[in-house]
Amino acid sequence: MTTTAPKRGSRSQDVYERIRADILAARIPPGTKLKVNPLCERFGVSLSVVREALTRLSEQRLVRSEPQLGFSVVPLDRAGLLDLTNVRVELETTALRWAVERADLSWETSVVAALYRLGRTPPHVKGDEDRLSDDWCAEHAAFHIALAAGCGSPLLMELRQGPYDAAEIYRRWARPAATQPRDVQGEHTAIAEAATTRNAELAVELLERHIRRTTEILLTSELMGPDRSAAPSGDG
Amino acid sequence: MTTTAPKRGSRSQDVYERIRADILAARIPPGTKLKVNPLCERFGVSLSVVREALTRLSEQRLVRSEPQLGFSVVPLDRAGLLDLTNVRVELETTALRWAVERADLSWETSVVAALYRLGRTPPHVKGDEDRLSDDWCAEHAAFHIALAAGCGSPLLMELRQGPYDAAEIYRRWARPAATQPRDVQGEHTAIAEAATTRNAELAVELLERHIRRTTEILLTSELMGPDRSAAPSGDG
DNA sequence: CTTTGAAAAATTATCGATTATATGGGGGCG
DNA sequence: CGCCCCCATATAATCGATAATTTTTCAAAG
Repeated sequence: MTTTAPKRGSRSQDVYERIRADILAARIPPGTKLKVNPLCERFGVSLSVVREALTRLSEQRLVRSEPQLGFSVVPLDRAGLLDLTNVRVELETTALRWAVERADLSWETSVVAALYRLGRTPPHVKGDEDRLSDDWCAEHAAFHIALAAGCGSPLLMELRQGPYDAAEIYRRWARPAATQPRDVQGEHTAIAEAATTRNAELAVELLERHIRRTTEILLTSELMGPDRSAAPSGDG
Repeated sequence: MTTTAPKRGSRSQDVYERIRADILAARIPPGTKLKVNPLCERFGVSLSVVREALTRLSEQRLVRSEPQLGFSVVPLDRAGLLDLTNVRVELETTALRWAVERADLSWETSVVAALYRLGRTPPHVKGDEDRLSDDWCAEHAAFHIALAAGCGSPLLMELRQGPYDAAEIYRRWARPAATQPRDVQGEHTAIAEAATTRNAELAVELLERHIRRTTEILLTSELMGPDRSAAPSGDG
């Protein structure tokens, strides 16, 4: 438990995490300019701190930095999502294949555990049925991390996380044009089953389909094409 | 008029590139602490600038940042090199496979051109026969970029560059325990030939062998095991 | 009514100083 | 004689101010 860590890291680390969380949780619309002074006031810290956080985020491609124009949240675009999807498929399936080939019982256990937690978490928040809940997104991320974690490669784990997070922004902002109901939990269960029974080819194929299906739905979503100004708080 | 662009970006960008170049070109030994004040004086800039550069580099894993202990160049270690190699094989072969399947004549042309330039560049600098020259390393990087560039995925191109650079540090610092002479240019030629004749499987296999062979040699190198203080300028 | 121009405002990039934290050495205590 | 605590020094983290740049405003000319 580590009791509580009152000063876990530094101020920089803290605001970095909070801005990052805001972006991933869809509290800041894609394309929004991230002005430094407002962020300073909001977090009660100085320029340098915010600047360092934004620099880190832009190196992760969650934030875009143009030389004299400041920072902004990465915008959504179709080509980017397509590219992202193809690369994610490679990274995630590679990790899963390695895991199936090499990982042990504790990996299987953590996959089963993550699957169960995910299944018991309501995907949507009451009242806004086509918006994903923070809790579900966290569990979903944890499930895919658990799947990949068996690969035994710290570097691959880090590499796959970036694109996963980038895709998270799309998942959060594109309203699923759910023309047909989709059994996401069923897909997860099938992947986990194939993985824990060490059926690598099947697991990889199911995982690829799982990723691509999400992208398909997002690509037909209404939000992908039109204006990027879909802020919850209207622009002034 | 803009004549020449003397200040292409910002001071930060400049310092970032110079420190990065110093690390990749083996002018700073792995594990070295990167103290901020000396760097400030050396580049004639202020704290913030150096700090931003180091932050960016640590996000790229070329520099390690520990909360209250400052920055240091990533150290060399066997496990890291192994992991790096496995991941690089996946990234580079994926890019090459996509390129062979999708790329056009101009890609082939650029591969041939890069191969030729690489072949005409002396690998070693006179007088230090087991140390790679800056020029050759640059051309080598350019060749592998040319190979991968046909993949058509900007994201994959960016992702593969990080591990390539990390491996560059190992290539530069580990004295090749060249027990047997190795025809590196021959390997490059074979890869390029298989790639341009669209023999994906062969090209991928040759590329994987190329990458792994380098790692094998580095792992048996004298430098990998012992002390990390193997600076070119003798330690005081 | 549109277009062009420059000044004003806003915002970013940079700087030097201040504060907080870690490292190392010396004296007190066991 | 060795170990631990405390203070001096070095270094990192943070801050508020200044300089450089971009965007906006506003007005006058066409």
